[in-house]
Amino acid sequence: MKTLTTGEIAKICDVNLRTVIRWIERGELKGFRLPGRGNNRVLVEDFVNFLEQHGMPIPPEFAPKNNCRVLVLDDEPAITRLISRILRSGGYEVDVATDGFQGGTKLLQNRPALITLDLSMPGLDGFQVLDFIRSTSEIRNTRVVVVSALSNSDLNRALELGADAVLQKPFQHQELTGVVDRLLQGVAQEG
Amino acid sequence: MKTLTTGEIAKICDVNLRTVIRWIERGELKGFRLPGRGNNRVLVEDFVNFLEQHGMPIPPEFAPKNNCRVLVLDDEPAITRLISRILRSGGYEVDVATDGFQGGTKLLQNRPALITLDLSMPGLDGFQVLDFIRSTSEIRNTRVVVVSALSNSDLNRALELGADAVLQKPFQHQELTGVVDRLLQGVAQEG
DNA sequence: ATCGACTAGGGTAATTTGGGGG
DNA sequence: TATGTCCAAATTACCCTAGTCG
Repeated sequence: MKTLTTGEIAKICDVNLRTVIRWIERGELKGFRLPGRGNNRVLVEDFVNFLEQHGMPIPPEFAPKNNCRVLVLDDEPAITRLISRILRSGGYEVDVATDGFQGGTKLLQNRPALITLDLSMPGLDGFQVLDFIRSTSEIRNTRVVVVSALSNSDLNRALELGADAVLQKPFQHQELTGVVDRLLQGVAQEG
Repeated sequence: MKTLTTGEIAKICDVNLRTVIRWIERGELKGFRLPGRGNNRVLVEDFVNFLEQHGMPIPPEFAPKNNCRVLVLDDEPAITRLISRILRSGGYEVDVATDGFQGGTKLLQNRPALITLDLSMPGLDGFQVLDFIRSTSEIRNTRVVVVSALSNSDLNRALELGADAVLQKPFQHQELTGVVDRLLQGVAQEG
């Protein structure tokens, strides 16, 4: 439960102490107050979310640790085997989920850096999954690669909802590795 | 009657030891003193109340175990509506998941005290869900009520996998409330 | 150009929090 | 390890000025 004081945040962001207090007062930065006169404290996690949401630079000591875990969410074993093999040989740690429940729980528990998402799984709306990822702060930064046989209009809708890349089936091995390498290098550079 | 020392609280809240002692001295945090040097002790319950009253973050290990939240996992809107209505009128806080992804994420994020589980959802094996719940420490104590139209042998298999109760469809309102009331009273006593 | 609304930053007094030595 | 006392540092509320934007 590491916390930051307003003064520490002021130094990190190079702004006045009063400004930090006002961020908290306005609810832009989530914080809480100690008893007594009500000194503000901010959880490191909330502070990092705040920086990310406002596109502010994140000091290295708060940068999220990079990982090379990839979650493959697809109900077809042939596809998951194929994708797993390709990505494993690319040096990634691959986990597989073959239904929505596994997908949801592994996403929250393992926090992969990237997920390959099949849009049309039985009993599951891939667009909703995408929307959930983008609207849930803990996993918002998960890179999403949509892998689907659907039409271009559906793939474009996925992009609008926040997918980082789309791959129409069937795809070449190099297309997959190219996309994933690019997205996870991106994370590393930003981190 | 688990208690905490000032030092433990200081670490949890990420504040100085002296600060905790002052909170107790000022009566903001309820505590009591041991004979001898007069060391302070705080009941976990009082500490959690204190955190709640001041809007301070509560570490998961202190999160109140007792809650009246119920998650309804079923893909048929008619069923979820029916169950929701019955349980809401019974005083429970009801959340609904209509696919496995929602089910998995809401289970981990909201930590309901009880889940009603449909065994046969499209693209989802209810037995696997049950098994996951019982083999995942954070949610192992979630009460599981299987609601299904499957055969008795399947319902028995669910009981073997750790379901707390099964309800064969169609069921009477009283059967549902009776089962849920019984299971959640049990939670309250253990809490 | 002036006004009004808003935001960032500065100064002060009062209080809280943090840290060291017993 | 925790407490009591003392002191320094940090934080807050309040009031203020300056700058920006339409």
